Formats: sequence, structure tokens, C-alpha cells
Amino acid sequence: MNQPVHSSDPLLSPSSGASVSSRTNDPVRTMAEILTVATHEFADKGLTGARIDAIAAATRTSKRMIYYYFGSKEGLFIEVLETIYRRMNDAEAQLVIDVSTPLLALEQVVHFVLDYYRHHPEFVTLLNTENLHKGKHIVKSLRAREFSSPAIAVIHDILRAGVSQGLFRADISARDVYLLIAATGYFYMSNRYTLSAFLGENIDAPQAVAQWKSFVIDTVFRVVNVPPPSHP
Amino acid sequence: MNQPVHSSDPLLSPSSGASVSSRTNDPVRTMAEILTVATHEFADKGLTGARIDAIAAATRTSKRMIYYYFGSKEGLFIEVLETIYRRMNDAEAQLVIDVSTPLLALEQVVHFVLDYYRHHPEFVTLLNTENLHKGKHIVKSLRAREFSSPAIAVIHDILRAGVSQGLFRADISARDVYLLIAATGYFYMSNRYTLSAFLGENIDAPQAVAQWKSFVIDTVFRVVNVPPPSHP
Amino acid sequence: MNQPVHSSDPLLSPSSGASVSSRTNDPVRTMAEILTVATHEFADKGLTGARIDAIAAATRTSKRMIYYYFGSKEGLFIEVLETIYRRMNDAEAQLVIDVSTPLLALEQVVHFVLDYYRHHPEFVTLLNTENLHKGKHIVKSLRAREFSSPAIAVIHDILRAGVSQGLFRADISARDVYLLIAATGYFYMSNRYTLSAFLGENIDAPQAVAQWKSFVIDTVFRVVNVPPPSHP
Amino acid sequence: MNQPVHSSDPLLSPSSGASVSSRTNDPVRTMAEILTVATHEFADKGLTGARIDAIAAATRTSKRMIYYYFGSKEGLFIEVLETIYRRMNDAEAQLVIDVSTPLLALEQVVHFVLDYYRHHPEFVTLLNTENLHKGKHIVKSLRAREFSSPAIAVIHDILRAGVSQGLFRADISARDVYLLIAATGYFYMSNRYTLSAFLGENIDAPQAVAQWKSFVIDTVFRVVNVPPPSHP
DNA sequence: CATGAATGAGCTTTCATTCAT
DNA sequence: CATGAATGAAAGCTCATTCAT
Repeated sequence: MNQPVHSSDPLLSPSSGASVSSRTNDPVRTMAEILTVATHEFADKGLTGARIDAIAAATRTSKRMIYYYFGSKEGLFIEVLETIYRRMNDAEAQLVIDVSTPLLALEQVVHFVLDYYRHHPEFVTLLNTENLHKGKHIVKSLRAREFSSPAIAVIHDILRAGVSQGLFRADISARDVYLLIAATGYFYMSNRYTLSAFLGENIDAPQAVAQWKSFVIDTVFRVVNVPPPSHP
Repeated sequence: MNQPVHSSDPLLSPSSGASVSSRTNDPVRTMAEILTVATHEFADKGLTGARIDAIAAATRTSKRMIYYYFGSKEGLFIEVLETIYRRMNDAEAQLVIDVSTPLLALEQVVHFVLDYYRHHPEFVTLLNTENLHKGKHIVKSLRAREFSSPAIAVIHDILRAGVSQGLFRADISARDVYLLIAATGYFYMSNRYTLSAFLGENIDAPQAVAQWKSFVIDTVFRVVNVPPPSHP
Repeated sequence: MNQPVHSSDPLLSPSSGASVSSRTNDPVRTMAEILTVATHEFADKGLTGARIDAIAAATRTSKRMIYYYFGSKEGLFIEVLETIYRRMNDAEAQLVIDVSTPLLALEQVVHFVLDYYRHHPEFVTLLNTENLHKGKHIVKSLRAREFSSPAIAVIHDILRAGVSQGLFRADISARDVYLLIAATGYFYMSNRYTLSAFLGENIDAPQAVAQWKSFVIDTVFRVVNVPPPSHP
Repeated sequence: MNQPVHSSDPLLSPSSGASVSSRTNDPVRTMAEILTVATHEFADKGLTGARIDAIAAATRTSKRMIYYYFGSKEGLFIEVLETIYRRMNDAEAQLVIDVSTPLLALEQVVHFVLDYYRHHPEFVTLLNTENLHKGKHIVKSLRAREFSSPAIAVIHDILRAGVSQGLFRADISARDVYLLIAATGYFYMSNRYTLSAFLGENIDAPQAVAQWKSFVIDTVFRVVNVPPPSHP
């Protein structure tokens, strides 16, 4: 209902590349530009705080085109969500990890996840925004269902390798380990402003970030290791 | 001064204090009512999404009174933030914990924190909203600086007791343990909608919640226990 | 660009330009209409007393368009100021005066200035309003700097001619003569209500106006002349 | 309808001086304070721009008292007008001038009037405000009718003395001379901001003011004299 | 494909004024 | 005399969206 003419239409609109007569008609580029700008605006201001005017102004196109391509503010937001999800999925999919050294592999995963949040603050705020709206947009997205969470699969492989090497305990799920890593990384990033005020320290300082990361790694190691601590 | 007498009054409506018949002039009640309603609205819609009209409509007062008492939408939001922070602080301060059994005590803290987030979803969304705005309101609040995070102090005492009983390792800070607990509880609650969509399961189901809680408890135990797992 | 076609149109309403049937999209006309109405409202009520609602209501457009074109109430006021300044400038520029008869020419200038204030009461109140605000809007206007006060130039030429004919004294500036004429005309018009109350007479009566005008002409003659003409 | 209890009420409210039991009850002082503050506010912002809240805040009393004493915003404005008129009248009445030297006396009057406007900018803006409202408040004032414009009387005496000394021509009215002086002084002061912008010079500079004043004196001399003084 | 003009509904905020005590 | 609480009406301004070309 919202994307009329895409690249999936070989006839009818020789867009994209070097078209024939029209001047700036490059729908693919236009849509991409809108999406980029919208991602920043939504991440910066939230869904209700974002302004269609502001997005249009930061673009080489006009407000009208946003409606032409995305139908509505919500339609645009949905595509923004899809985009950032896909990007994270793609990044996870490129995680190349040597499961023959499970502990090292786990450490790499922690690094990846925590760094990803840190380097993509818009991912964090956009997810928060979507959760504020009780996930109503992501469930409307068909494409969102395609994402396979490669990171969980990776962790799964690592855990299996660790178990078979006698390093890890067996009764633990990749899902839980993933959630643990995600939680520690996400929370630290998402709540950095209120945490800094609350704790009276600058949570964002490189030293603090590094210390937290090593604490998380240590925690994850303790979670997967066998023998388990002898707590009664 | 902020959560006075609501509908929870023993009798019907001879509002607060010793007045008998007056219908209006009860500033304490008026302010409290505004704050209560505003907390819900801001938690539900965010700062920009919240509507002063909606808040006023859900109140026995008028829009005008909101500005009389709170000056602006932002002023109201700041007081809402202060209120929820104070409430959490008060709740933490009432944590009565027997440090003579450190593991049990830790478990109780985890229960408390995770339950608190679960039972106060508005706390979670309001903090997210404040972080979306980069913490600009909480730093304006003078009162916010008075909060002492009793939970961290409690954890501190527990850790010390555990160490002196030879149960816990010594090189761990109460701050990190607190953040670990908070992160796992907060993230699970805050992101429950996107997580449910992403994982393809209902994260909110009582069983899932219980399983996560026990995973967190297990994780915390492993973090504090000595001897540490023998990872090289 | 600012006073286009109004009700003074020869035919009925095929508004401006070459359009035939369109009812709305005529920005030039829309802006001009807003400016005309706003000039009256600001002149009548002052800057703070003027109501955007009232301006919009007296227009075929909506309040929204005022903000679309002028950005804010102050922005609109600035353009109103520019407009009335330009109009006076244009009027002065069309003063065709024969300097070969300097006394007659001076008299014509006095007539022009005093008549201009009298026939443009909005010019007087708008300038008063701007001065109440300490000239903060006119300094923001770039266009206002282009106005060249043709009247002073005209007086300058008259004075030079008068001197070379041996009629006028030489040590007098066009600026001072202009200010003298402006002061007498402006004050009489601007303060007509309080003056009438204060003097107990109707300053506005045609006879009073005529008498004042001849007094001013006499005064100006005396100021420039050496020796003064022995007119009884 | 607007001043309930004044000093004209010997019984009923032993206010003013050192009262018996009540604390700050000094209606005379309170009213005077309100009037002073209101004069500044109205002069600074105009009638519609002035804020009752602002006036009350700058006072030791409350908003309620303004209504108690003056009835309404307009009632307060009327009394402010009366006050400044009375003050000018009083100042004029104290003009002591030696009519035996008519030219010197005239010069003193010019100095007085121009200096009065210069030192009482609020007088100028308040009159402008009243004229914006077409003098509707001053006509409501009974007291305003008592003012006798002593300055005109003074000029009248000077002119008569000058005529009898053979210095001045006889066919000139004190009213016109007064208006001429007032116009030049008032206009220069009232329009100083727009004039400065329009002329591209700082009309307010002491040198410019002095030059204008001597031009006005010269003009007045020329107006009254017959034969004109042969000042080169 | 693209654009500038237009819009109705609703937003936050302000104001002079009055009520209850 | 005095005060803090309360208020209805309306102010200036903004928003997502659509129309005409």
C-alpha cells in the first residue's frame, strides 16, 4: 500500500541508473535519502517528536514525495524500523567466528554486540520508541519476520563447541546468553543519561565503558562455565 | 507532598486535610491529581506525544491549573520524573534484608528489582523518554540529586557479609552487581514488544518471566561466588 | 509585489495573472490581501493588541497561511512596516516640483507631507507602535534600508534654488526643514485625540486643520527666508 | 466605581499613617506603589502589552489589590494617565519666567518643554498609547478636565510682553507657539527610533539633541519676531 | 515524478478576572 | 484589607496531510 514504483518494475519507470530525459528522477536514491534522514529524525525525536517538515527540509526532495513513497508518517517509520533491523541482521550475519576456541569466540560476540549498540545509538532509540508504542509497527511489517537473528545461531554454535570441548556446561540456552549480552549492552547505552545522573559519574567515559565491557565478559564466562560455582 | 489522598479515601470525598464542604480549593489534592494523571499520560505517549489537554481532561481541574502549578509541559514532566524516582527510592529504602544469609539476600534483591520494573511499567517508559531527551530534564531537577540509591547500599552490605563469610569473592563492586540486575530486569521489560516479535515468542508470559528471573539469579550467583570458574 | 489587484479590479474576480478558474492558488494575491488587512489591524490595535485571528477572519485565507507566508506575528508586522515605508517613499518620489519658484515649491512640500499624514493615519499609528517597541523591527528589515527619503532630496533642491535666487538664507539644512515639517504634521495628527481633550477644541475640524497648515507654511517661510517676506 | 476607600474617609479605615493593629495596611502607599509600577509597565508595553501579573509582581501587593483599588486594567490606565498629566501640569505651573526679557523667556520655555519630554519618555509613550485608543480613556476622566495648561498661559504672557516691547508681532497665538514647540520636541523624542533608522544617524546623541534644540529656538524666534532679528 | 500552496484540527500557553477564606 | 487558588476564553502557533498544476 505504500511503495508504488520500485526497482521491481522493469518497464514503466527506467529510474535508478542514467535515465533518458527526466532530470533528477532517481526514485531509489530519493527513497534512500528520505530513509536516511528519517532514521536520524525519528531516532533523535521519537515518533511523535519527529517532524515530516524537518525530514523533508533535510532532503533534496519535498514533503510530497515522502507521502508518495511511504504513504504516511507511520509508513515511513515502519520502513525505518525495517531498515535498522536489516542492518543489524546483516552485521550479525557477517560475524565470522572461530568456534574452535569457544571462550575467545564468546568474547568476540560480546564485543560485537556492545560495540554495535555503542556505534548505532539510533538503533537503541528507535527500538525504545517502538516499544513505547507497544510494538505496533513492527508487527505490521512483513519483512521484519524474515530476520533470523544470526547472533543467536552463532552463540548456539559456540555453546555446542564449548560443551563438546568440556569447557561449558550443557544446560544453558543460546537465547538466554544472547539476552544477557544484549541486556547489559543495551541498558548501559540506552540509559546512559539517567544512569550518569543517578550514579553521579560519567558512564560514557571510555574507561567506564571498557570496565563495563570486561565485567560483562567475565559475567558471561561465569554463566557458561562448568563446573558451576558451588552455591548450595 | 505529592501522593496525597485519592479515590483510596476511606470515605467518599471530603478531600484532604480538615476541610468540610469545600469543593475546589485544595492545592495539595489538585497537584497530586495532576501528577498522577500526567505520569500515566507521559508514560503512555512520551513527552511529545503526551497532550496537556488529555491530562487536564482526566482531572477534576482545568488545563489552566496545570500551568498555574507546573509552569509548562516540561516543568510538569520534570516533577513527574522526580516523583517516580522518589517512589523507587522510597521502595528501595524499605527493602529489609537479612545480610546474615547473603545468597538469600541477593536473591531477594533480584526479586525486588525485577518485580519493581514489572509492576511499574511507567517507570521504564518514563526513563526511556528522559533518555531520548538526553537527560535534559533530570539535570534541571534539584531534588533528583537527593536520591541515594539505597539498593546499591544494600547490595554493598550483602557483598561485604558474603565476603566475610567466605562465600563471595572480594573483587567485585556493588555498583556492577546493581547494574547487572537492573540491566537484565529493565531490558527484558522495556523491550518486551520488540523482543517478542524478534524471538517469535511471548516474552511476557508468566512462565517466560519466571524462567528469566531464575536465569538472572543464577547469573548473579555465579558472578559473586568464589571460587570463580576456572576459565584460563 | 505587494499591492496587487483587489476589489478595485475592473472586472469581478479573475484574480491576478492569467489564470482563469482557479479559486485559491494565487500566492501574490493571498499575501497582498493578508498585508492589507494586517496593516489595518496593526494600525488600529497596535502590535500586541492586534489579533491574528481577526486578521485571518477578514481575509479569504486562513490563519495558517499567515504563518506560511510570514512566519510569525512579528514577521508580519515587519512586512507591514516595510510596506508603509515603501508606499510613503513611492509617494514622495512622485512629487514633481518646480524649483524655479522656491517658495511655492516649499509650500507644496508642506501640503504634501501634512496631507500624507492626514490621509494615512495608519502610517502614523504604525510608526508609533514601532517606536513603542524601540524600533526593534525596522532594524531587522533589510529592505527598509533601501529607502532614500526623496522628500529630503526635494527640499534640498528647493533650498539650493532659493539661495541662488537670493530668496533663502544659506545656512540651513534640508534635513532640519524636513524634520520641522514632519514634526508639525505628525504631532498634530498623532496626538489629535489628547490634544483635542487638552485644548478643549476639536483639532480635527477642517477649519482648524487649515489654520494649522497655514501656520506651518508661514513658519517654514520664516525659517528659510532672509530677510523674511513681509507677508502680513 | 473604582476607588473604594481613600484618604477621604476619616473613619472606617485609619490607614495611611501609623495604624493601630493591622500590619501593612497603608492604602495610600499601596496605591501609590501600584501607580508607579503601572506607569512604567504601560509606558513600556502599551495598554494591551502591559500585564496585570507583571505589575502585581513588581509590587509588594497582590494582583487582587489592583482590582480592589482600580477596578480593572482600564481603570488603572486611566489613573496612570491622570497622574502623568497632573505631573506635567504641576511642572509647568512651577515655571517661573521673567517676561521682561521676552526672547530669553521664550528660550526658557523651549528648553523646559523639550527637556520635559526628554526626561519623561513614559509621558510620551503613554500619550501615544492613549491616542492609539483614540483618547477614549482621557475623556472618561473627570480630573483631566481640571488641568489648565499653564505653559500656554505663560507663553501668552511672554507674547504680550514682547508685543508691548515692540519685539514681537501681534498676530500670533500662544496656542500655536505652544503647539509648535510641543510638536518639535515631542516628535523628535517619540519617533527617535524610526527617525534614527530612517536618517541613518543617531538622533539621540547629545550633540544632535543640542543642535535640534537650537534650531527649534531659532525657529520660534523667527515665528514671533517682526521684524525678524538680524541674526546671520 | 515533482512542487508550492493550502488547510483543519489541535497544540501549548497566556490573560484579565473572580472566588473562597 | 489581603491572599492564594481557580478559571473560561482565547491567543499565537504547529502538525500531518492533500490539492492543483
